[in-house]
Amino acid sequence: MEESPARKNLGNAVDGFPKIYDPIGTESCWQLRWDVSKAFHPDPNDKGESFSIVIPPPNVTGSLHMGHAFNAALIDAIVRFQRLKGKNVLCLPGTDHASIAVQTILEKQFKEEGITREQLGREKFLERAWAWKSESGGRIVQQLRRLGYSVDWERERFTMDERLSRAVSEAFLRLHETGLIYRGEYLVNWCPASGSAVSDLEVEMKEVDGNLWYFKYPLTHGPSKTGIAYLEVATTRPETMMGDVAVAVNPLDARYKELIGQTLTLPFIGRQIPVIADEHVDKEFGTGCVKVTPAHDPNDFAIGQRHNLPQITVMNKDGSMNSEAGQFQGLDRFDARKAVVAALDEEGLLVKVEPYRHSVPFSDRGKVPVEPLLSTQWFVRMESMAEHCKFHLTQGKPRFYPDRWEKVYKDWLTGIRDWCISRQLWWGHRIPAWFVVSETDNLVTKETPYIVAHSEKEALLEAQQKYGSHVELQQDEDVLDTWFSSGLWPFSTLGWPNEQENDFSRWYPTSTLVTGFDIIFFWVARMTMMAGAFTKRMPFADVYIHGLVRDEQNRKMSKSLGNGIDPLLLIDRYGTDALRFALVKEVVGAGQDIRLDYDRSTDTSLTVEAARNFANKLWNATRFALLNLGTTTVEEMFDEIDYSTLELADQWILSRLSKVNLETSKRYQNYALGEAAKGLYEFAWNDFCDWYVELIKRRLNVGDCPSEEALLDRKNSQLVMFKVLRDLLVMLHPLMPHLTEELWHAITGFHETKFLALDSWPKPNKEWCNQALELSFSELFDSIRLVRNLRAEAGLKPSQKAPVRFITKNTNLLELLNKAIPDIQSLTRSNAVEVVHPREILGQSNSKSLAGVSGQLEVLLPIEDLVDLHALRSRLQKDLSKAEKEIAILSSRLSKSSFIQKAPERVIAECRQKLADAEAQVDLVQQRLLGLE
RNA sequence: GGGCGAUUAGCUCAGCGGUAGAGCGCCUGCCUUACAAGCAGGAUGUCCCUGGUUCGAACCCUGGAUCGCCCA
Repeated sequence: MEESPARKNLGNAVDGFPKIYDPIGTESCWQLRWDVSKAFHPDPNDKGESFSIVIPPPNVTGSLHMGHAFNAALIDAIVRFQRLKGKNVLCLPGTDHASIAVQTILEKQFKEEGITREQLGREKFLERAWAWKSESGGRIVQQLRRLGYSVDWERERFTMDERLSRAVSEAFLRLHETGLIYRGEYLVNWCPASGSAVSDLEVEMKEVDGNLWYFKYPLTHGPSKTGIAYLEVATTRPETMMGDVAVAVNPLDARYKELIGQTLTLPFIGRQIPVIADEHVDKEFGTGCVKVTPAHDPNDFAIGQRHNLPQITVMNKDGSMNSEAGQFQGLDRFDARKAVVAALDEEGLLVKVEPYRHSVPFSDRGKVPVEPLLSTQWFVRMESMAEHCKFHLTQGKPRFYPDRWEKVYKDWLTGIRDWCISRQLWWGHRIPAWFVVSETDNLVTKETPYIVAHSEKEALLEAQQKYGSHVELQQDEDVLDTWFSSGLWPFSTLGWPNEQENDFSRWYPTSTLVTGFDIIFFWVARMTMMAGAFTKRMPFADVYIHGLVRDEQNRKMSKSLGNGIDPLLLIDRYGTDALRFALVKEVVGAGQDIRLDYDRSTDTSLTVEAARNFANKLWNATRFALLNLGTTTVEEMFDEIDYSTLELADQWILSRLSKVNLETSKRYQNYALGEAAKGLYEFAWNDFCDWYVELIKRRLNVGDCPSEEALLDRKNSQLVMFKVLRDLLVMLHPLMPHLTEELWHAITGFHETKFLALDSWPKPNKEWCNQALELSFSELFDSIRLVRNLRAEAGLKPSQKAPVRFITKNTNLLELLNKAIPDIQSLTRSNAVEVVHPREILGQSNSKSLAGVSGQLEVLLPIEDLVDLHALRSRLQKDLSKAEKEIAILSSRLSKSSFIQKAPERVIAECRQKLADAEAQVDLVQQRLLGLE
């Protein structure tokens, strides 16, 4: 011990222990103490192997939802475990700036105020945005603190911090320099709701009931030789027809072969458009004729490129029709659809309308259909970066847990497309590119040269060198996709681009990334690609992928559904530890979604309640320990345990403890957190509370004039009890940090400045593992259960004492039961326990006893006046038929020669043993039944 | 169209080659000197269907059904 306990004696420690644990006060108390003492603020110079995690930064203006709570519970469990293991642990928190989300909120505010952001101007807008950020940004951070997250708040980061912004422009510059960033005019996903381009990942395909409209385009020069006067096209989007520049047919389609090369006249517009042949046209679909609108459809864009067709944009960026749309100019795209159809109908060009279900791309954020729109944007070339990641993957970097996600990641890298990174928004990192507008009549055109630099000043210097001293610069209006900065998170937060920074050299690459499978592409892959490009290493060694928390009906929780379960409500009701434990205990097959039961009318959850009950159980186990402290001092409790003087029960629980320690350690290490939680739950509740504590009650209660032996025995049980409890608290700490910290302090008496959170994982003692002893005890427990079962069937009140007699030929069992007579007596509430070999009682009649048989063991309760002969007989009959059934199965198996020849020795032996047991049981039961005649 | 996952007790889920498990709920009895947020006991299953491999299949393989997710 580095520091001695503040209190010498824990005699009064139990005074502050009510019967029921109240988590609320306890949790905030420890959160404050950890915080004030900077318990989780590591020094890069501290000793210990490095371990680091950067948490997935939540949206700065968002609020805590179950996903955050779940993610935090998992991360914190890992991080606290590693800290207990002596690592120098950094867990770094922060938030991202969420361009679109924040801007959407602000625009809503502006709407209420009756202004637009354009009226406000960029500068004022940003002032408002920052004000909003500081107003609402604290909330999620405060909420995260309530989770008991052991992160280093001193190192909290925000993607738009000055240093992180510098990292963003540095990244942009470097990618641009190496030709990985380019600017060009392409078809992008335009979200009319947010007025910005979005990336492919931000588009969600949805099945929508629409129509397929068939209409006719007349041949410009009259009917063909075979009398065809029109071509019939089918489309789901009639409003784009004004942008048509061709009609394509399959070259092998005999129906239209003679028309290829002729022209059609586009209704309303009068433009002559060619009939072209393209083998991508499906002859079977619709009429086999496809109208080609390169500026409004990705497939048509490709056809347009193959055939060198013009691109005609008929829509404005707000989704209304532009002057190219002729008479439809000014209409919204959906109104235009109706108007076009009506007009075609009037002209007699509409052939038919078929209902048609098809996929429509929707904007993730804006929830409106995305418009493929031709515009000039910035892109990142992904292929080489992705290749680099795939190379690392062959070296096992990073390693995915569970490994099946590796394939998902790899497949995405394989078919990767370039990433549109510019957003027509104001909140975010402004693109560090300055157009030299003086070269193109003070206008930004496709031809305007630009300079990429960290600042306007640098850009100006460079521009002057290239274009002379009178240059005029104008910075690109757009900002970068939020994920661009998030992609730098594991290293920008640690000081990159300054790789000499202490934090960077100590903790980069990070150890583990913990996140949901839903952002493998958005975030995980972008981080690996960015890290590969800038640091030449993968940003984390392991990626632990978890599922989503679903609601009580197994639906994904979402804002739009309004079915989110508020973690804070559950925390208020059950405590943070209970919520965390419940969430972690549910996650077993990692990567699987978990369902949280929840009653919306009462805001209660049986799952979380069960975890709360577990917390209370631990609280009371500790309370019991303190009540039974006797004169034991704190220092004594850390004394070495003299194993050889211990009773079997002590050795048994220490064996269990060592095994659980080894298992749990391995489970935490391998991210098998659900298993760790379940294993500890079972050990604490079943082994420790139900059996060990019950077993030692007898020894703790030494009576008025105890012998020296009894006192030593009591001391031993106290020492073992405290040892097990203390180790258990440490092992549970990653899962229930506040409760365990509180209880650990209660039983160790340490001053408030020493924390369990900073203590060490208990050293497992392999020599204590004793498999044979554990088996014996499970037999003992079975025997005790059998007695209890008989007593319950006889209708004995727990308070009624009765004698019990065990009869068995099995000498091992005989010995074990003999040793445990006092324990059996107290655990079965018997007033006399007899353990005998059948030969000792030859000729005695037990016919008036209640009897039960299990394997080679016969248990008798000689309570004549209480025995219902009928019940007794039916019970024995039940035992008999069960045993006979078993014999039938086992002997038929053993009689098969193929089984004897091919099954392993061990299995055959096991089988024979079971058969012998069952036969012995049948024997015993039949004798009992005969005795009843 | 391609891929992934799920299907086991009333509910939520473990088990992944040797005669089916837990928690919750349910039934019975208990305020037994830590805990009624507790203790003791109990009931409950064509392990989705179909073939096959095997001495032996909930578990491995074939085919299929249903539900869910991802990608095009």
